[in-house]
Amino acid sequence: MSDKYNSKVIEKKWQSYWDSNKLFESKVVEGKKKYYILEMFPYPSGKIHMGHVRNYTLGDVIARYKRAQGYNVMHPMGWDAFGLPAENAAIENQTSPKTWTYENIETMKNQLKQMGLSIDWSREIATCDTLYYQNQQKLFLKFFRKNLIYKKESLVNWDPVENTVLANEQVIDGKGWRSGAEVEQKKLSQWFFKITDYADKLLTALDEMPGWPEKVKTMQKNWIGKSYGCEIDFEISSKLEKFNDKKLRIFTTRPDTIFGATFCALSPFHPYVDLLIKENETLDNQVKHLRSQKINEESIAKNEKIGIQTELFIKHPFINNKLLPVYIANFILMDYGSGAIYGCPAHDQRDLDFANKYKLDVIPVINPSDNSKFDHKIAYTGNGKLINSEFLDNLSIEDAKREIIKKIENLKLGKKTTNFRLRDWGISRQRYWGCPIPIMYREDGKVIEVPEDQLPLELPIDIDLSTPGNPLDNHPTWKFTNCPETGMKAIRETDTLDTFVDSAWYFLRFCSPLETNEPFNIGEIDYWMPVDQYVGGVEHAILHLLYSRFFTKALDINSLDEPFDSLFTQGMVCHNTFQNDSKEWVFPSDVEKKDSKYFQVSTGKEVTMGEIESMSKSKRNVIDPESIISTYGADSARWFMLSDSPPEKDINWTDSGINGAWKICQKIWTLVKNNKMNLEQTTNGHAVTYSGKTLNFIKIIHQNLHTITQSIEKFQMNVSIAKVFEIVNAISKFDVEEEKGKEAINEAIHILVRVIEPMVPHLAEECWSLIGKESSIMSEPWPTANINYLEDTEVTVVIQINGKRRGEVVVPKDASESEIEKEIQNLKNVKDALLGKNILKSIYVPNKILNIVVKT
RNA sequence: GGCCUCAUGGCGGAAUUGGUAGACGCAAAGGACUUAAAAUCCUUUGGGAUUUAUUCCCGUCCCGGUUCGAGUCCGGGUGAGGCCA
Repeated sequence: MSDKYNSKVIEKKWQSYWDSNKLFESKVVEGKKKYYILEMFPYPSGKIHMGHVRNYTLGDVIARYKRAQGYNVMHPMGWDAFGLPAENAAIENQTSPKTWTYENIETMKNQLKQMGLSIDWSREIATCDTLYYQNQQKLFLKFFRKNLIYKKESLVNWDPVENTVLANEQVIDGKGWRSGAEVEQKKLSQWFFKITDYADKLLTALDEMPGWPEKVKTMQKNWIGKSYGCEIDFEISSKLEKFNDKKLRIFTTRPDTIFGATFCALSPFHPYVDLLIKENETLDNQVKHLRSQKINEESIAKNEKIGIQTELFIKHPFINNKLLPVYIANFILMDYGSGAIYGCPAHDQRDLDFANKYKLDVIPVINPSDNSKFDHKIAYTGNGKLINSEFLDNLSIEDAKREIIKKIENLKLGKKTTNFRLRDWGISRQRYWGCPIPIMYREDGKVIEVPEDQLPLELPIDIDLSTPGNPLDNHPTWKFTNCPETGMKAIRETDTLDTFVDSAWYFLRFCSPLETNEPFNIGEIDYWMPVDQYVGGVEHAILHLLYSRFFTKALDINSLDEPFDSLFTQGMVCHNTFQNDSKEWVFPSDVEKKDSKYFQVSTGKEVTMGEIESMSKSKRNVIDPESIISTYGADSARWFMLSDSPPEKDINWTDSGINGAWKICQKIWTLVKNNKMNLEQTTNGHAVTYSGKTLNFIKIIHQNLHTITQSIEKFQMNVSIAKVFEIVNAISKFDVEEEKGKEAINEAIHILVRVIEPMVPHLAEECWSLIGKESSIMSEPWPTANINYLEDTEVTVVIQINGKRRGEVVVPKDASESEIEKEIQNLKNVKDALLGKNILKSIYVPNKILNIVVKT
């Protein structure tokens, strides 16, 4: 036997052992408690990156740990395989999206296998598998029949040069990423999921999800954005005849400030704006400018507020003859409320900025509780009493809201409403590489479902990706079909589904991945769902998780309400970015540092170091884990990923320290090997009573075992690793002086090898067989720390004087205060500090601290 | 701009949730072994003072507060990061 641990040979050996014995395959076992551990499945981009290594190592630690705890563990893996990058890669590499995707899956699967992950590959799915999207089409029809899907006009990013719709990430500084053309907002008829029907359910359920991080729940709550307010229909006053019999509906969450209203603002996309343009052509250009601006909340908050005054005025409902001017303004969202607001500048910063710019009146209607003066620069949004508001005067904000809404409802001017920020989920994508939508448009204008027995509606293979536009629409024959009932001509829907649809139910499919007749087998779902632990990047905190929750609720599967019982969001793996002078991104592996400057190795030219950002293929700041795994082995890579940083935190990648991971693997292996003699001579597992140094030693082992278990439960793998180090250090320092020392070291080594298995499984298996075990270490249950060793019979009590540490005493556990006080007599420091002082009182926390409060 | 999170040695980070701050690792320095190097092992490592000790002072971004006691709780600030279809 060689005297060095050969990771290459050993890792291969155990991987094939696990494979051939099918140790990770999972089946329903009635009566056995199940554990469904899932990590977010990857997009098959080509190779795995460090983010994957981190994500899947974390999940694997949990999977292996739970197996050791006796759970029936399901740990599946699949591929989020549809999406735009495949189309771009296909054009670049003269291949098809399908070929490119499946080749990538093959490569990445091999890489994941090399990591020694305990994945049940018999459940593998790819969302681009025909069987998968066939079932997704069935789900689409199911939702369609439940009236959860509808079509409406909606804005898209339109590239006028490429004649194509762009995804948000393809719009860079308002220009098309490939063409560089100014992107336009174009209206297109598109499919939507009615997720807003579930807004309230999605919101309230969050309060009963203790396994989710507060951070994510807050993000989802804000995203759904429930608010109470009031809709008010204002009468319009205008010279324009068109508007004579029209009213303007506005939405406000602050109806209490209605007496402070001094103007009204419409979204540039409000239907009245189109009417106004017809009356006044010069408005057209001005509005176009407003419409071309980004309309997300961030830019609305930051952009300069711009308004165009119209010929409209609205009548204030409670002040006779008061008219408010109506503006078209760039800070009003059409999707929120009614697309129109009234502005109360005194109590809304945005409105105040606007009013100051256009010299509009500012009327304070809330008197601040601290009576501070209003300075016309900062809007007052705090609490206070109503002023300048006639019948609302002297009421609190809450009372005023209630009062005014009552009044508005009585006068039939409007009503109290609940409003959500959440919008319906647009699922149409004008792309090829996605799930085809099983809908056709008959020549008489009717919208027809593709009958279930005609599914799958497959993607054509012979497509032309190089022509601009939607490839399915461009295809010579694919879209032409006939209505299955009438035989009338029909045209297929050529949009495909958003890939978020694919990932909104894959966790259900994993329960019965081979089911051919239906999307999932209810019996299997009853057993496996919900997912007990979901692990993934925090970047999916909102969309993916919300969509998955929506699907689970909308599918009405027995008692299943929420898909993910516990959620853990791991931090991102970041790295510096490098750019050469032609602004091209350079791989860090191609960069070397000389005299605090950076140079590209392949060209010798200087490069500039940019921001530290999350590793992404587009910025090339990726580190390929392959070289680390081939140099140091999967176990070292796994150990290194887990050590040092808490998993929820972002890390800035550096490989200094990977050597340390390699060293500890070597050390553990050597330790086990050198102790073989001791191990063979012991009784192995029989209860032994320890004393003296041996007892202290075994206590350290059990105390660390206890912490290791606890910190795995809390996802603090970095702490578990630190405690493994302490066990290793304790074992290597321990001198076997007496016969029972051998027993103790035997016990310690058994514990050590068992607890490292979730982190470094190959090494653990190898050590396990090294100490003479015949079967896999995975059949060995997780060790429990012996309570007798966790509690010390003697404790150190710290003595403080006025809160400052002045000494410590070692006393029997649970010693009384008077016993401690006796001990103090031997402490010179404490006695000196007490000399000539009056003891006012003392606080004694048993087994921890005695604080004596004194006065001179 | 709104919402959220975070801030501890040269570095990554611990701290039983209000009770000995700096566990464990990395890096660095010194030493042992070696012809030498690698590997391995041992020692030191928050800052400062001194009488070198069971010593003292300072120290968890800054200012203030609560408490016998604050890295931990509260108020205000500064800085960094995340999210905004």
